[in-house]
Amino acid sequence: MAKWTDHVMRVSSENGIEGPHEDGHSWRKYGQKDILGAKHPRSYYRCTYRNTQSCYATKQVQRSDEDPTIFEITYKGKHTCSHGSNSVLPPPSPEQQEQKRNKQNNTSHQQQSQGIQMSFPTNLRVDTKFLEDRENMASPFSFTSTSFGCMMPDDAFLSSMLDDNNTFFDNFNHSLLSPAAGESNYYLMPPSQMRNIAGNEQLSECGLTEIISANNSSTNSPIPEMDFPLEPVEIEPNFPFDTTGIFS
DNA sequence: TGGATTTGACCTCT
DNA sequence: AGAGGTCAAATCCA
Repeated sequence: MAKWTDHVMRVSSENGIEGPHEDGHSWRKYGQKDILGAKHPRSYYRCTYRNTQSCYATKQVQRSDEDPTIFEITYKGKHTCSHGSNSVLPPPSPEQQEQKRNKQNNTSHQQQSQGIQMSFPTNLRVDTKFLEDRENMASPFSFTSTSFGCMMPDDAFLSSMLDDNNTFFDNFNHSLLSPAAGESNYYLMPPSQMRNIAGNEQLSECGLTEIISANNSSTNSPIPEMDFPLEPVEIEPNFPFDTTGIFS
């Protein structure tokens, strides 16, 4: 019996050309709707293996009104298919395909043949102000940006996620362990949700949006559930992010 | 040619 | 009645 979950993520695409998000699953678009008050239509996706493996996970993707490079993705349901994060290279994400279609006539944009390694640095956006602010906060743990950069506000945040039967991390693991290695994805959680999860009003006061920078290169992590250290790791604001040797 | 996407119609809920 | 969600035939594309 699938456990139904409902998680909202905000995924940022730096330049609006490259796909902002690859969550390691195959999605099939089954509908699109203009939403009242929204500038952009909402797209509806279901798991490709809905029929073959009775996987009833769905997600809704909608561009943010404020920032068109931000995709608000609502995941509903839990993948029960075996084509998830540990499968072979999945097809392009629906967001990528959507943008691909939008850019079909644009012959001047950067060459896809540059490959993942080349595109990675240009897509990587690091909010250094966010990092600087974070340095003044007592974070229980954070992550190296080359593997999984994640700054959690406090233990309550972590425990609240675990209280949700690990569904939050389940979804993240699908992303983090995606074999579509090389992409740099940004998971931005809206302050409203941060308040819900962490119960920490300080977050909104800081005007910060949680940024979880996930590098899918962590495919072969030996740790299935927690793909990051639990000890504080300081991240230099001027960290060079030299990734040239990582994906070779 | 088969699978994925598009899109108008239909269904459900408030 | 209107909005959101889903269906399914038409269409697209590799």
